[in-house]
Amino acid sequence: MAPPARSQLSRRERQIMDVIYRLGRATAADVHDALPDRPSYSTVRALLRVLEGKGHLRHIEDGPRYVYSPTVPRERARESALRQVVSTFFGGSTEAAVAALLDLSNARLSDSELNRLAGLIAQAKKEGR
Amino acid sequence: MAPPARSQLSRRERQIMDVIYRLGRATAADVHDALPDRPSYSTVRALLRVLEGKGHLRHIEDGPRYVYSPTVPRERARESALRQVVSTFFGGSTEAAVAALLDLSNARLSDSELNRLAGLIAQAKKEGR
DNA sequence: AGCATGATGCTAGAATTTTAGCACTTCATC
DNA sequence: GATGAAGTGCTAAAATTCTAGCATCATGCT
Repeated sequence: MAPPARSQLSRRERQIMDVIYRLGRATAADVHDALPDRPSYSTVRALLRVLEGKGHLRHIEDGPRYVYSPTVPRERARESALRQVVSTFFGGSTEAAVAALLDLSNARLSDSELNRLAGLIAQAKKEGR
Repeated sequence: MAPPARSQLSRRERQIMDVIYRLGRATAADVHDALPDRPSYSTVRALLRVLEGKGHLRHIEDGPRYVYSPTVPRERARESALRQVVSTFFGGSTEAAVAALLDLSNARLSDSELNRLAGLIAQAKKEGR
């Protein structure tokens, strides 16, 4: 039951997966609150069930309610999200993507963040061989 | 006629926009070739027309055929794509996103790329305030 | 000029997605 | 243990998305 690619998700399904990745895990009510153009609560529950059926989500029971979390761990999902953006918008150039990130208007990185990144780059250079 | 947010796009619409952003601009045939689960050529054309109607695409005529391009320029689209990924998968931390990019398994950056990035970071630090 | 090729526009129908309502269950509280 | 609040499952129907076919128009070649 491998979940189909993200690109196969329908509009609402995608929105819901985004919410859940953002929150880590979420109840139907959480998702309902966070969704744009709020559909009915009942609708959200139905979609959660669909997503679980398709293998994108799993749930555990917390007392009476279900807490949903992604079957594909955040780390793997974000890796493919990045790849997707790099390939679609940056012609596959990771460098260009990093440059654009550093440029994001509201992204003002602190000095210590910049230092850490500089460290990472130095390390990559060393390992690079 | 501002195009609705990307998150509002339907599955096929999104796939098509991705193709067009990847290629820069594209004819119906280009899109058809690049699309997963290739629908019929006729379908692709219909969707292109829909996307144009919704304000996501425009076209110019090249002899007999239409060449479509996005109304939102690549640079602006990629900015919001990045923001979206950073917010959904990295809790809003640009630093974390950059780190993940550098880590992408197949992303092997060359020394000169790394040097340029180091330069950008140094510059950001200087401009910092 | 005539014709084959390859493009587009339109439209109707199939398929999928999205939605809400209703019935049932569980939990906590009185 | 009865009751209300808050969950869930299911199902049918509305809405949207997706698809293909057919008619038409332009282009280039013979």
